[in-house]
Amino acid sequence: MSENKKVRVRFAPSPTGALHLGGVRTALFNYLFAKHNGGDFLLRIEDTDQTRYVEGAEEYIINSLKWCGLIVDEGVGAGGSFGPYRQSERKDIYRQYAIDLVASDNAYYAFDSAAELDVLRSKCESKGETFIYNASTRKNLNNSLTKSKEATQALIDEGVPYVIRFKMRDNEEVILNDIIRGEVHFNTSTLDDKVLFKSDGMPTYHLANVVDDHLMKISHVIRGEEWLPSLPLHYLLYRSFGWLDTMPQFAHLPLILKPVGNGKLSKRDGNKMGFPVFPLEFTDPATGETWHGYREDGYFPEAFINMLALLGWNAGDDKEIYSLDELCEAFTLERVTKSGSKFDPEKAKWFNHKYLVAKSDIELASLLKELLLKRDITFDNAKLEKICSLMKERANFIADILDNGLFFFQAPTKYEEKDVKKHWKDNSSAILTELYHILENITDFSATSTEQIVSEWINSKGLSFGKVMNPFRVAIVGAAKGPHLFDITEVIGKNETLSRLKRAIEVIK
RNA sequence: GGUCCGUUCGUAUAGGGGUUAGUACACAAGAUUUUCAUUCUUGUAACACGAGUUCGAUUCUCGUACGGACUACCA
Repeated sequence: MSENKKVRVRFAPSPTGALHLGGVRTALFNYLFAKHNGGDFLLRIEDTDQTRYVEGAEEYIINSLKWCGLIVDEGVGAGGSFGPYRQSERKDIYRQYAIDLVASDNAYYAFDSAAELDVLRSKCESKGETFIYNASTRKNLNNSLTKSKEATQALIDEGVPYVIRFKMRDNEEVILNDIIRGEVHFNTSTLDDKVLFKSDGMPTYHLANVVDDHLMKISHVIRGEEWLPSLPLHYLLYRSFGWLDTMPQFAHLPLILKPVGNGKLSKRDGNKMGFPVFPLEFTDPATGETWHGYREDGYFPEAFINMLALLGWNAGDDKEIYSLDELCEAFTLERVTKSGSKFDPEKAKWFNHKYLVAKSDIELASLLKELLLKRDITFDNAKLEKICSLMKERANFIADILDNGLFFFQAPTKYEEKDVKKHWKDNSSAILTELYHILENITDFSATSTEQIVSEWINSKGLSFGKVMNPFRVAIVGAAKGPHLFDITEVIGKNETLSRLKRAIEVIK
């Protein structure tokens, strides 16, 4: 393992569907690690399984990274001098490496059909055992180790389908180092002779991954914990190829788990539990099923990334709000947690709230405007900033500003029953009628001015504030909610205030 | 079943041989307020269990339990 070579990491997803939370976090941690160390972040598409290919998935991955602000330095969509970066386009590269491994006695041809192996597996299973294709069984199976060189070649020449399997050593202790987990121990006897090269002419993940990481001079492999069990195989492949001196260092990330119950987060959980598992909305082209995306649900990419970064990593202090630049600065793999973390959708909302509040009213106003346009609600452009400043403290999303502040744009069409019951007393109509006349004569309808005049009137009449303000609010808002009432009347203006008041006096009885 | 990994409040985590075990989210209470919120204050709540090492263990070691991943010609 060389220590001083340039940091080059890759995010290598399979285009089998949308990228979910776990995948985005893996990409993020790769990116942060690269940038922290002044290295490159590559995107490689691992599409060696043609049967699982999903139309649009690659584009989705690229768009997701883009939305998150993770800039790809090299790879699919970005170019580079180690391409192509799509494994299907590198198809011709892999066969020779597999054959080299056969030549060095580290691999062999196997002619067993999938059906034959299935039979063997179920036979073992019925006896409560596990079939394993390795040193203990390979000598009784249909492969080049049990045939003469000529017989093997004859089968290949005949076009009999074959795979190339790794020849796993028997009973060797392998101790490997993982940046996050430390030493990890394995015994090769428990491992099997993994298929490296499939009968369809494509490599499996294991071969393609190792060959590409080597060829692309990858310095660190940062991937999900589900790959930890195949780490010894990958190590043995590097060794068999004679690439140990340039083998990347490994870091296996903990999994992201379901918010409730057990198991790792799956794409089904999102729609079921009411939160997105995908960065962008995604429609499965095969089933037509659609999944929510963080973007469409109103999350800011910075908040999304910030939330994800803190899921399984922290700098060792109490800091929680980080810009992407700050994350790059602070991130180290050593401080990644070892255990899987349950995803908390509530905390995700809180992160968004923090970013919402931190944004300027001008920026929020323009976002609110988009939403108003989309929902076809008429509005006064000049008032948007004020509305945002009044509402943002109590909002997690831009949509909350609108949903909780609809009264800024539309007069109430109905009055919340329980609030009416609580606040609208027998004399409320009479009081509000008097208030109506007071307001009618106010020329400066700013919050401070209105408040002062109304307060003086209340005091001079010896009324209590609650007796006046509560029904007043119900009349203006339609319910007992919203920000400071005189701020609302200032925004909606005198005419609207009076007309709402009038209507309430007539309607509520 | 086998192999590997993991285990601090409900959740995310800090900490680390001697601490009142810290923080954030969530939750609850109180204060403030003309309402709902906001804000502020306070509170509830955790070292999975059992041995060992040690003067002392939540922290180190080993077991157990539990959880997870893997166990395909999928990645």
